Amino acid sequence: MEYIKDKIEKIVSEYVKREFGKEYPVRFLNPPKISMGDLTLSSAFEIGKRERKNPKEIAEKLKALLNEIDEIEKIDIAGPGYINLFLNKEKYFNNIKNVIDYKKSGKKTGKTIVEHTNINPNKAAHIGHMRNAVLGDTLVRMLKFTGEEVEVQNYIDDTGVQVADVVYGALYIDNKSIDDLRKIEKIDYYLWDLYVRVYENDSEESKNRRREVHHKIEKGKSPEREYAEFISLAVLKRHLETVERLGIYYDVLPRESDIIALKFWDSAFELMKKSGVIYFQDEGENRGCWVMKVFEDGEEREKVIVKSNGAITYVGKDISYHLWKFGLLKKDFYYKKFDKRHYITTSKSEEAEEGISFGSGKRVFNVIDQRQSYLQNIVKKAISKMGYEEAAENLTHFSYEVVALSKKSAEEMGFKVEEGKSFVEVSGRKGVGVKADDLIDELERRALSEVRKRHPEFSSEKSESIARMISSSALRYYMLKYTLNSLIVFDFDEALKFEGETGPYLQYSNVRMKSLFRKFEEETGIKVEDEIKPPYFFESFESDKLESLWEAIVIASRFDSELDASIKNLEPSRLAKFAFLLCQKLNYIYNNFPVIKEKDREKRKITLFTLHFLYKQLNKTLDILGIEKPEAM
RNA sequence: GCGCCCGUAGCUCAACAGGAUAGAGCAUUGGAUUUCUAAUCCAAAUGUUGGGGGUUCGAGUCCCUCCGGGCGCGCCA
Repeated sequence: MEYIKDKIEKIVSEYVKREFGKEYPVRFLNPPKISMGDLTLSSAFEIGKRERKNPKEIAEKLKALLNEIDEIEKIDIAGPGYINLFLNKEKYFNNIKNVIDYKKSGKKTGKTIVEHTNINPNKAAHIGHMRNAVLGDTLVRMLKFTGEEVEVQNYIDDTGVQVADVVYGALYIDNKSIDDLRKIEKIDYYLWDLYVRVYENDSEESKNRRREVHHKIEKGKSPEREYAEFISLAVLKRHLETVERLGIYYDVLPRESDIIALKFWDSAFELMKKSGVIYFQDEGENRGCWVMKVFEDGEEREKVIVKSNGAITYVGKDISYHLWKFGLLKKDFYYKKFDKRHYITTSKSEEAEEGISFGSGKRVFNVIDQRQSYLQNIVKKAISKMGYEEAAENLTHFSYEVVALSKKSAEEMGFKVEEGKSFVEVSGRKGVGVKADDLIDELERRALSEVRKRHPEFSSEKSESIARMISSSALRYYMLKYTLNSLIVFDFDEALKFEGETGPYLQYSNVRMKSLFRKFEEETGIKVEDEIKPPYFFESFESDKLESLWEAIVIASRFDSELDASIKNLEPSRLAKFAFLLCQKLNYIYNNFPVIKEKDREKRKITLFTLHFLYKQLNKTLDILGIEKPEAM
């Protein structure tokens, strides 16, 4: 489809240039119904509006020009000026290889850094974190598919108050030694409860002691620091195990403690002072602080970057970290292996593995929920004001709404829901939330029971492996099907579904196709790839039947533009919906068009071809969505 | 107080940058397997797109206003 669109674009652009001496973007629409056309060109409206011409007249002119394109069979002008194009089916079918393999010449951006997940290493991951990880991972897959170089970072805030609070709990509430902690199997679960207990009986005294613990952790060498290091790494390991269940990995795990130890801030501070972005305030309420001016709605405000006690604020650390991401800081971390798949930062040069380096991206995406918009914006402004306008321009906050718990689900778990509220906010401090591992366990359990029911002959190993793929896809699709600014009100009934618009439905459709092709080859002795080679003859097909196959082909041909739009609008849900649509078409054809039993070889060939084309497009889409494809279900 | 986001079918959500008759899933009712996996498919029913006004060839989408909801605005991270 992109192949034909490019041809059309060229002709329209040339026309606009010749006639008006200008350049307008050429845009296409999908007709609401395939009977109206295979593709709609909306240029008549755009040109008409800008040149104050009647859209219909422009449409007529374009129609005459576009008639020359070989692949276009008919052009209709509809309504106020839609240019509806009908493709020549025969030519399209026979040329489908070009359609699939055609690649628009895109320009490479340079290295893109995507930061996502970023779970505080002080308790178990919950479903909200999974939304972040799945969105981030899918963004990575989308970019990689288009050939971009992508580096994936998962930032570990191992010196924050959250970690300090559980260190305090382990030390002073539970009196655990590090060895005791080491013996706990799921330390993230233990800390989930401990974290709640820390806040349950909070007092002025405990508050002070927590602050003291936090201080000691930031300062360096102390027992508290050792606890913090042990806990954050142990929990990190658990988090990585959790996201691995969804097929999610990272290139590097930058640690805040290393940012502090390597004094990233000092370099950033120098740069900020030099560019005049921050200055010392010697009066008013921010007396003794280094502050940055922020303009908000015409008003000038001060944002504290260095506190009066010399400590750096969160924004300050974030600014220095982002300067590093763009390679603008004259400093770098050292890196060592954390496990088989991940590198982690270290501040000790003697631990460093040689020849390994990260950061210095051309473009950065931060996958962080919508509540952080204000701070993300300040970081962006700071970088821009320091004179790095290009970097600021290439810094994108990939923002999304959070996950809350439905009233029903919350009550099932024994949480109180405020009167009149239909959902409850997830809160680590209160322990309100669904642990990711618990949810995945439950999904796996249900999937396994379904697989066993359907395939009692499978070995338990095989069944379990399939169940794992199903549970992973169920969760991934659940997190992806909502648009970014839709608040997900998590509901067990909805999330545990395997029917309808779900990940398992997509997998099932894929499995059906695979097994159909396999059976076809077994029974006929002909390879599918050989069978579907051109030429095609449509005469034998009833026209309405052919039309529904054609519709499926047109829809499947939109893969490239759908991926493109998903990336441009930063909206992975769009691609998820597209996968679902493909599967609906696949299943419809599957149910209504016989293949192996079809006596008419031409009909069989065209049906098989259509299914195969959809299957190929679906496979690419599933890969990008991170949905695995089981052999059987 | 200021700023951002949201309000669409009984429920959960779509609607591509302002485009054509606002669509899916779930739930409900009825149907499909001598035929390629029924985690499937088909059919029926469901709407004053929160209310009102404006902009234009055209508004769920943009502007104003009102109502209802969410979030953010720290010398917390």
